[in-house]
Amino acid sequence: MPAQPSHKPSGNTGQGPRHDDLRADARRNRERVLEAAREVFAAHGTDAPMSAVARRAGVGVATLYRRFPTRTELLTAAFDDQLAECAVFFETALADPDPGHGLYTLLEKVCTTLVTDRGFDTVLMTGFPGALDYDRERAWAEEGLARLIRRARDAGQLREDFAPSDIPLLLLAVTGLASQPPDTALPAARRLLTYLFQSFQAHPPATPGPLPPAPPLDLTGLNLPA
Amino acid sequence: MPAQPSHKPSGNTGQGPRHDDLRADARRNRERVLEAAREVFAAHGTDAPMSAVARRAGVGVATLYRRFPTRTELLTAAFDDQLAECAVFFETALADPDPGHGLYTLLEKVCTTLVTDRGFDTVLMTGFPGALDYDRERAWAEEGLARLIRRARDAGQLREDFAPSDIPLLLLAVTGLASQPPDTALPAARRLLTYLFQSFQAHPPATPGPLPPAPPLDLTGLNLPA
DNA sequence: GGCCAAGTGGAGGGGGTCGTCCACTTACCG
DNA sequence: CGGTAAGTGGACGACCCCCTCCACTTGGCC
Repeated sequence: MPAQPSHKPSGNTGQGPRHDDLRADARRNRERVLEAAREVFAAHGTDAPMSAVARRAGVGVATLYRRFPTRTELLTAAFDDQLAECAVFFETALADPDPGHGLYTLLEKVCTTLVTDRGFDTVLMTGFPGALDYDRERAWAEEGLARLIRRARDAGQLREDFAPSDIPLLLLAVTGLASQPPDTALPAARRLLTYLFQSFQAHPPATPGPLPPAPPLDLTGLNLPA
Repeated sequence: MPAQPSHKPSGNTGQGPRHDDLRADARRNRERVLEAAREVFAAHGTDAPMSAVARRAGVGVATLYRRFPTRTELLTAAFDDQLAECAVFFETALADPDPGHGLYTLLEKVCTTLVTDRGFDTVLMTGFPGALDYDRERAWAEEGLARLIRRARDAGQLREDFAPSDIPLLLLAVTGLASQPPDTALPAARRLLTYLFQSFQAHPPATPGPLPPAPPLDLTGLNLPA
């Protein structure tokens, strides 16, 4: 296993105090802002006005800008927990003795987060090369994923022509579901994942496994005229 | 077959001249604006500034607003051709003696359009109830689709637990790919569609059919930290 | 050619977001 | 307790987008 890039004690960016030795009130406000950001981004999309986040946090805009000079910094900080969680899922998958099961569980978890915590997709998918050890983390993820896939394929659980890029493909597809209300998006994601995973298998059973329930999607506005 | 709602000779909205008996220059400008709209929407998303569309069309904003008072009117008008095309695909699918093949071809075509003409998803998916015979067209699409599916299932080409709502599910998923550059999005859509369609089948062959080539997706920004 | 309704462009008021600046407040240390 | 630097809020100028209004131009019919 490649050494994970240490993350939580995040490399100091060079300027500004590390956020855990801020003054007490400042740290409190920082937390509030992050929570507000998650809520606002979830409710109104990732380009909701900064002032809305500040208002929701009960804080002046200046405070917000002082802590998070750019929108993307706020975004990444707001979803740092989810990112860390994903890393744990990843670890778990790598440790699973059944690689296929591990992969499925990993995807299931990530997809759920993707669809539940709106705005997280922006952070997960459109990598911000600004992040310090972006390259390192990415290489790490890439290598780990490749290994997971190789193991699953060697175990005869993935079809020969499965490509590693099918993972981002799947993630991107799930992202498309996130525009729906969460009650719809979650079952939709599960069903999509199941469909796809059944297709990923090397030797599908004669009768395919059961599907999770269909989401309440109608063809809203499939206004095909003639 | 349900009578198609007549569309092209569009019911006059009540106010304003039908757009084919505008003055010659006005009609020319209208066309220019629509083309500009498609280009601008494709390049900068569906909420690019109206003024940008006007500028690109070499036309004043007033002209644009006179012809298309609201953004959604511009949007629907801009993609009217694509919408009509989809309706034709639909007809073709309904007429296909092999319902499974018809369904696949339909989806393949629609997905291609969805991924090629950016902004079209907004029109296709988020139905604008403003459209005059919105309800009628929608009911028509719904009934036709249901019939197509029923035929395919009766022919033993779709698994029992396939749900009609799996179609919007698929379309939504493809929409998620449209954020990628077209060169990537198109092969991605094809591959996704193939995967899904293989899963939709009632009796998948022991070794699944071949896949279209994998798109050049890397896990850009899958910056899973640890 | 000449008339005039249809068509046009661009200026500008209203509204909203961004990000900074500065006078004020407050936590923490001695 | 008092000093001081860290922290704060909200006003403000710059910018951008929306959409309307009106003085000007132009196509088409007689």
